[in-house]
Amino acid sequence: MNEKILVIEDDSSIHNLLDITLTHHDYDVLKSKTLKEGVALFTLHRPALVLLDLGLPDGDGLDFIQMVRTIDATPIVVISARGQDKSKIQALDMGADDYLTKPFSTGELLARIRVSLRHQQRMSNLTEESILKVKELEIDIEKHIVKVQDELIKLTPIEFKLLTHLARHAGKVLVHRELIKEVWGEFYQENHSLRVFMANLRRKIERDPSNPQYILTEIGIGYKMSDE
Amino acid sequence: MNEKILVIEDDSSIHNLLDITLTHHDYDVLKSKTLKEGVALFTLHRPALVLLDLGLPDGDGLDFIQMVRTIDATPIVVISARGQDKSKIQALDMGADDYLTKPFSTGELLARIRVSLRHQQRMSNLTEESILKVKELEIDIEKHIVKVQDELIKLTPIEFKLLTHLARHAGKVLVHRELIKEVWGEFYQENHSLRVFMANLRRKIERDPSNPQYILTEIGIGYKMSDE
DNA sequence: CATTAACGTTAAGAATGTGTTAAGAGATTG
DNA sequence: CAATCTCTTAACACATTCTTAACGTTAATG
Repeated sequence: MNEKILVIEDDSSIHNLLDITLTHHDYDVLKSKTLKEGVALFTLHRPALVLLDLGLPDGDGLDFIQMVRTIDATPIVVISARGQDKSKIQALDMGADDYLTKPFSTGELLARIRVSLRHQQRMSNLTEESILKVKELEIDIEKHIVKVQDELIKLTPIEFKLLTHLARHAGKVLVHRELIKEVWGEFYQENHSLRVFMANLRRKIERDPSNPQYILTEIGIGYKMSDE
Repeated sequence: MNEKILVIEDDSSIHNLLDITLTHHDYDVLKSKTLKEGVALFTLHRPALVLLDLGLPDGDGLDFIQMVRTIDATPIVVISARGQDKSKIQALDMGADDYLTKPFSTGELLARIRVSLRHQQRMSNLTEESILKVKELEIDIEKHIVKVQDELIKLTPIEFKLLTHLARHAGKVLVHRELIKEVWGEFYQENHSLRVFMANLRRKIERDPSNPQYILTEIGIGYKMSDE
């Protein structure tokens, strides 16, 4: 079966051009002229890639990007008449994988689609576990539940995010910057809060917070979740 | 430690612009004005990302892309004066991750760098464990663990950095300047600390520190990690 | 084999990083 | 709108790490 590409674009001429070009290159094309329908098609078909026009009448394309990114890393290639830096940067930082300005050449578009699909393919080995376990610690990501020795622990949103990120990479050291980026976004700055959150997390999940079994400190580097 | 970006670009004005911009955004910049030097820097430092100008005097940038792709998936962002589709498509299909045409805005460049690094970061979850081994010495970089004869050794950040750098280039002599640059950055000066760190490292990992098996001195030159 | 230069070792103080607490701002909820 | 929860920030104690300087040791040179 060919790879599915979802095209969200309201301009009929471009819409048709994309449809013909992509079909001709052996992709299965899903077509939508509105964001709303696009969301429906996305959740229903889970395409391999999305071509997204930002200038749609019925909503902001950035919201679509954000929505997809809460689900997974499906490649999103933005096509837009807006050529300003600000628009590009915004879309890319929000999770878009590429940004093409109209008018664009179909050859380049196809090449950039291949790049994105190449990335995606390398990723596809990685399946996300819904329940993480480390020793007596259990994290159910979907249900948003954390247990230690079968006892429910109440965590704040940031605490949960940090703990999940640590547990997902158990054994590996996560440097301060990465943890901060995970919580506060790309544009981190020296942030003293991290220490406080780790202290609070330890108080909640460790038997003896001053002698942690789960959250280990790597001085000068970051933190890591215990392994064994 | 900041992420290293290798810049291969012969046009001085752009070269400097990139250097200043990237440094200002907390990347460690490795600079080269030739392909040949670029290859050397790449294999030595293994940067997180490469910014590559295609129009270099001493060779074809596409060869560089091909060379890197035989090794791994390090993101390559091409910068070029050539704006033709053909050139773009060729570079992208050969393994480049993005392609910017001069003149470009630094804001967009930075955003696209972030996209590429984001991809890379997601990838690093599934790459095999990166464990360096020299005789009885084992270094797990991700887990930040060092063992000698299966015994855990506690290292400080700088010690770990130095040992890793040595082990990564086992058998090769690393000159003082190189080692100092690795730890203290570009603007080194005569630094007596290096000797102290080597002594401390030896005390921790060598059976007989005065008769080292791992960290060997090359008088007047530098140090090297044993080979066999 | 004396001289010089480079390297190894040690230890103490400076500098930096971490854990912890608490107060107050800000957001959320009933 | 009050009560509660969450986050940020600052302050401080404590621990670790880094730098520096001094001196001993080893290697190169003529």
